[in-house]
Amino acid sequence: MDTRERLIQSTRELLWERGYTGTSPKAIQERSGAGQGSMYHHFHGKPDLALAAIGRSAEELRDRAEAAFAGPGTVVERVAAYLRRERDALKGCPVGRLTQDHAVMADPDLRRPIEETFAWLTDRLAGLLARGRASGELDAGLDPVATATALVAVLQGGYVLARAAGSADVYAQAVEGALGLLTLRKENA
Amino acid sequence: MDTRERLIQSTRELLWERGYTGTSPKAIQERSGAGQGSMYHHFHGKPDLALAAIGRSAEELRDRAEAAFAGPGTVVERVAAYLRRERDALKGCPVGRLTQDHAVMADPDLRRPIEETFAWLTDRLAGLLARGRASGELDAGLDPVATATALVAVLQGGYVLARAAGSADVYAQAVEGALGLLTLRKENA
DNA sequence: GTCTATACCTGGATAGAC
DNA sequence: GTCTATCCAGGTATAGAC
Repeated sequence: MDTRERLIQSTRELLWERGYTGTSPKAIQERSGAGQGSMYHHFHGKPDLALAAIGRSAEELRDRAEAAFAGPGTVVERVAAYLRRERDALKGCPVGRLTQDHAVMADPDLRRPIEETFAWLTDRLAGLLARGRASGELDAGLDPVATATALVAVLQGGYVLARAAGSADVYAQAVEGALGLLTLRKENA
Repeated sequence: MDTRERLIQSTRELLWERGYTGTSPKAIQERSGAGQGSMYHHFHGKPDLALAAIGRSAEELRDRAEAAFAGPGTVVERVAAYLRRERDALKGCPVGRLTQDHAVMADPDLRRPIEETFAWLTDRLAGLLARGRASGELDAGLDPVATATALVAVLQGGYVLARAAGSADVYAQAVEGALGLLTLRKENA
């Protein structure tokens, strides 16, 4: 991995662990093993480097989600596969966590990839749910967009609760609670 | 309001808006109108003041939730009242937002009120759902604890999505999606 | 209780040598 | 491309006067 790439990866890790405000250029340099001059040679500054790192994390989130959504099985099975996918619940979402950082939200460039990522995710999931509804797999009264938004929110909120409790189990509880609501109806039919 | 109280209230606002790491003693002093010496007379430092502020916010969250839970109506109505309560979705949760702050989570004193708040909230809601299940208002197959966790997660995640989208409507969508899942079954019965 | 002075460290970045 | 030197603002706190 070359220096530029190490800088991006180190920044991704730090943004995930400490957020944008909590991440200093110095910390990035130390973790990546790059020197001061090196970092400022490859990037214009902290915002520029953060933009590259956020873009990379957003891309990865999208790819991983798409892999579950496009996988085999019924709609409910694919949604469940996505929700139950192995995650480091205590670390939280590398993209969602940045919405809590004032400096990120105040910078349109940094903010855009975050906005787009969640718009894509909710939309993709809503489409899947709509198909499940059309095929009769899901209740006809189910609102695809609202339900998709709620499911994504369960993930993001599950991270919050897991961190608050200091336990990844809480995240799993939230996911199972949501899946229970989504599927109970079917079992009782 | 005396100086000590103004310091606490200003800190609450700043923690809400910028997080712990993003809030400086200087900013607190400016917002509260208290001087440097005054702040360090009333509090030992930033962590001490933050502890007072977080405790206050946690207390308020709890009181407001209890007001909805203990209100009139069926279990579903009370849960809906809580979820739909007016909130400033774009600002997020003053307590939940702190789980994303590394410095807060690393300090056991600051972390405790956050952990306790969500443990209480989930527990209180689970008890309510259990009663709804016992009375037949809710499906017998519903898991009260998992469902309560999912509902609280929808709120916390709804804030994340609203901030990402820059629109409070997304928060409302998440809430309605969750309530839809909770109640659709009944309508179809 | 509040003020000002002072202190030291870190954040974030530029300049110019190599 | 990378290194070291340097810079100035801000973060966080203490000391001592009023």
